[in-house]
Amino acid sequence: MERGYHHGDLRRALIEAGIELLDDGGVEAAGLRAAARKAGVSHAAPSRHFRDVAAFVAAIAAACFEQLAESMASARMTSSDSVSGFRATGLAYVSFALDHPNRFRVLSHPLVSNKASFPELRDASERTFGVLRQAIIDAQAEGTVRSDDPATVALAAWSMAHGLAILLVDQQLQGKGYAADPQQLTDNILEHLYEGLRPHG
Amino acid sequence: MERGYHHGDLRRALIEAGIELLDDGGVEAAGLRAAARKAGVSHAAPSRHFRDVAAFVAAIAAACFEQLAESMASARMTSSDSVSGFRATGLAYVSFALDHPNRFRVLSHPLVSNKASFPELRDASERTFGVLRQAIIDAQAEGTVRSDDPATVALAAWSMAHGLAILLVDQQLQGKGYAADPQQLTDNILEHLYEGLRPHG
DNA sequence: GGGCCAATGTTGCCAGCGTCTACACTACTC
DNA sequence: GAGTAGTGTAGACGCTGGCAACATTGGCCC
Repeated sequence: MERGYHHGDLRRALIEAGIELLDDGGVEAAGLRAAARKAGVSHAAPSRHFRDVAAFVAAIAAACFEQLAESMASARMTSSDSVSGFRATGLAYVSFALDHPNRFRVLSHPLVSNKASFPELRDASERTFGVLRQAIIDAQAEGTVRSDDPATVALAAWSMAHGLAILLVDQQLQGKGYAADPQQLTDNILEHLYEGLRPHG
Repeated sequence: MERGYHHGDLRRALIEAGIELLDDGGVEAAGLRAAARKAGVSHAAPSRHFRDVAAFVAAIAAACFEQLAESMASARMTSSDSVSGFRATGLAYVSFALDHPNRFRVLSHPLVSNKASFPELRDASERTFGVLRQAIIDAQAEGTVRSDDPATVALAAWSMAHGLAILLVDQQLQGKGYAADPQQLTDNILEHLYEGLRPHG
């Protein structure tokens, strides 16, 4: 891991360091200086790669979106039919949130909520959304989901998964009589949504 | 606005100052020192009322939850029947997010996501959720919403409204072929949800 | 090969923040 | 009226993000 004056791929190294810091300290811990320390570089070096801390967090969030999209896409791919693919996509979304709560939270952090300022983040976010939309389009093609405007159906499905994930991650469903097993609960809720999306409603 | 050595009601003053700072600078701007300045008090005074900055933000968030609950409750009250009351509650949720984006964002800010640490915030959050649940229970009593477990239906409805609100606030639906008017879009989406909740589905 | 230049990393500085400690003032109780 | 708990103040510390000046390097052109 020897390096000369120049790092070689500092930008990537900083993002990886940032994700580690994020994982075990939240977004507050993923600062420019902390990441620089972790990458073994001076405190001002990150400024060559990120305009400010918001840009840094945006890059981290974009990377996390890619991971999420990847996980959703592979869940969909390994499903046998379009319906289970649709469900698997939603389950993957919620599972990602439970497995990596801080990565999930950074996706909608106020610091980077203005996606217009961060094209890379906006693109990553739309790619993720696109996985879900594609799952819906497929299900519609097979006639297992009603043929409303796919964008609207995707919005409904995304909202459901997202809302559930937030409540689970923030532990707001504890002791309220919901299913103890998140997997089970997620399945129940998605079933509920699917009910409303079934053809000829 | 003369005051002696003691302020009289500093805690409330700080929260009000915090909300103003929040409105026009986001959570990052709503710091302890900034609020102290705004309240005309020394930088360390807030520590007498808030253990740390997270507790301060939690108090602000609790106040915002109360405002949201109030707005939802009054929207429900001024509706003629249970169905329109249900819809009005959801609309009020989304409208609050659009009218006060930063107040909406603070409700789910990572800094206060662990509601267990902030009982006041958890209570306020549950009161808000309770307004929606009550609207659903009423609609079920009138037979306009299927009689599934109200908590589950509420979770579905909340998720939908929340997901939509987030996407609108973060302007992620721009130029994607959705209805330009948020009000209209919200109504469409809620209609979609209501479709799935109609009795004997 | 040699020289120039843009990119990248370093050092040092500043203001602002949250937090802690010691101190000052006040209000309430006995 | 004295004492004490509650509240506000003053100052310090270490951290942060951000800026400017300087150092080092690699690539490009001649």
